[in-house]
Amino acid sequence: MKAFLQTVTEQMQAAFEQAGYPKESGVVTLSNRPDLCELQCNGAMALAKSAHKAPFVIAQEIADELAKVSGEDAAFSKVEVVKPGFLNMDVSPAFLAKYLSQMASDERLGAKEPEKKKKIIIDYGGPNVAKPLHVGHLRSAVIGEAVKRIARFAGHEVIGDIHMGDWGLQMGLIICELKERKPELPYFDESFEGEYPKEAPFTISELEEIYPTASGKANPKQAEGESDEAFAPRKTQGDAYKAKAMECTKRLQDGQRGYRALWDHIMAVSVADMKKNYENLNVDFEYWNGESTVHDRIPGMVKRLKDEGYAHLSEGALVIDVAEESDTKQMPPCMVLKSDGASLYNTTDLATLEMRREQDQPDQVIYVVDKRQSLYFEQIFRAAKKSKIVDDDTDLFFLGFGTVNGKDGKPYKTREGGVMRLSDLIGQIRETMLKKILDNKNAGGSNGEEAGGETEGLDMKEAETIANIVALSAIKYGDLSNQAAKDYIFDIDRFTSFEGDTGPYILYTIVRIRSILAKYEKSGKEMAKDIAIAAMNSAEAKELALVLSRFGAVAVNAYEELAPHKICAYVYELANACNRFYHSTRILGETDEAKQKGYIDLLRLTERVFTVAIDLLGFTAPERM
RNA sequence: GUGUCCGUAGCUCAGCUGGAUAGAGCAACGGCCUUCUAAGCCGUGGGUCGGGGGUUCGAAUCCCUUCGGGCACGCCA
Repeated sequence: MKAFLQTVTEQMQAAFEQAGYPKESGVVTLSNRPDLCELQCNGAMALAKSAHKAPFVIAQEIADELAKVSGEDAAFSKVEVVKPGFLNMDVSPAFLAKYLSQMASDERLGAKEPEKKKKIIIDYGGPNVAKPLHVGHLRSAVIGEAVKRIARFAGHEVIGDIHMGDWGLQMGLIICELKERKPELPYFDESFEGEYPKEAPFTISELEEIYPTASGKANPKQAEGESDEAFAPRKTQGDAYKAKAMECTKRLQDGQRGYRALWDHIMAVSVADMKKNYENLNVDFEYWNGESTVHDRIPGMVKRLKDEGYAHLSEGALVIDVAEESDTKQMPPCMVLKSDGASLYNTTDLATLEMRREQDQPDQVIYVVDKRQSLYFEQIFRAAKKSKIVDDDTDLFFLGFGTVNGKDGKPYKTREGGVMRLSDLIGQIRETMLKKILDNKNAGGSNGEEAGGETEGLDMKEAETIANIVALSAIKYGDLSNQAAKDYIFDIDRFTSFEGDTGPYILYTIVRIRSILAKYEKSGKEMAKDIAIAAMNSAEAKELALVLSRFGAVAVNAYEELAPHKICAYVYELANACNRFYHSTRILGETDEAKQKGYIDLLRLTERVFTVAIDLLGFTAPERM
């Protein structure tokens, strides 16, 4: 269905046409002076020059036309012409109520259908196998998931692909280290022909320890002030270890049976752990592809690139030139193979695009990646287009996000200066939440004397469940309410304070509505299937209604701009309007039944919009908290 | 050096396809719980929108310039 402002704009445009002006100028927007009016139209001022009339006069003509529309169909209950040539309007409550009733019966809550339903692949997550997730992975997961849901809500077919790092040197390092530790394992016996064990010869925690150990061995760090001579032997040792690891990598990639079997184990153990971690974040993927997925198609792709003349040798490496005439910056070529003939990240990314074209024919591929990789992806995109790896009309989009910084403005670290594991971070916030919920329960929902309150009878298990839900909202909302492209300060103290513009504030608002609705039903009053919005009878109700009417347009706009933070801003506004309404209006105590039903239906719609909106952001609300 | 992003209240951020008095949250201060969850509501104070030019009836928003900061820039991912 049409967006609310669109329906209103159409009436305005009709008036413009009636008065003899181009209808394009009759766009109605939200007022930026809510003290004066609810809606405004600035079209008259823009027309002044071409019409050779004072803007005020034009505006008056429009207002006169609008005055001719009357009855239920009239969108405006007030039209004023002000100073230079503003048209200030208030919405007719009946008109607004009618729109909201339609919206309530619309599954898409007022979001318009897209002109063309696109097939979109979102590449996000990007974890490395056998390495624990850290805060750096948080943004990709959180933003990517939100974008996926928003695009889906906007009416498109969307596929999420986790794109794991599962094929490079890191795998060789792990196998190499494993070989040093447990050389007796059958995987390392090249003459072994039997069945390999089904059980992996390691646990996830061992795996997560093995990789950093191996990586440290291969890349010994020169200590502060240590002379080159003193460091040299360790460096030599490291290089030798790295050579072994590279040998392991090569054997794995060449398909040595035991190594492949080991790789399968590493994948199984690691992916199971990842799934658990992402599930905790309410993030899921349709495709669990990785670099390994496209390994087999690399030779064919490279051959084609060579044969068809897209790639050539430069300084020993195989590259595709991607510089263009119009470039104002240096644009290095996109490297396809290293000078030693080995593949690299570029190779798998190009091969992945090739696979996607063949398997899914996406209209758009969105990469949710650290913005520092912006130039890199520019090269990949150009190379892919130029060499026909993707079709000309495929939209390749780089959605770069900023760095997560600590309070000092530098990349986020633990107090000890290490990398913060994602699971630790989540655990910390969950713990704070749990404490808060238990405090609230003991205090009886307020700081009054009586014990109990709304969360009375809460057992430990439910308290933990709620704590997890609220913690997730804090983390996700905290991230998503910032513009994705900007760096942002991750401040645990702020995130756990939960006042004001935060996820928990949103949930709290929802919980209050749900509580009222539950009590209303419990009191034996009937709740009709359909929500029928009545004309608002208070300023607070109307304000809430106006915010509700905008939802569809906001969601579509958030997709068009790939901007989840716009959903956050909207949800926050909705919460404010809702809390003001809540505070000003006695609902359960209302004795006029018709009035009460009106309030209840308004709240039911509000609850639905909230639920859908936070689902787009990737979190949920509990029944109580 | 080249490119790119950013600079808005003490702090963290919106607003940027130009519109009327630049908005939130936190922090500070003051009110509101015998009424639906006070994780809430209401109010007060706080700004040369980095600086300077320009375009415009109108600029935080567009253009130029300058200062300050982040990031990237062929064999890492």
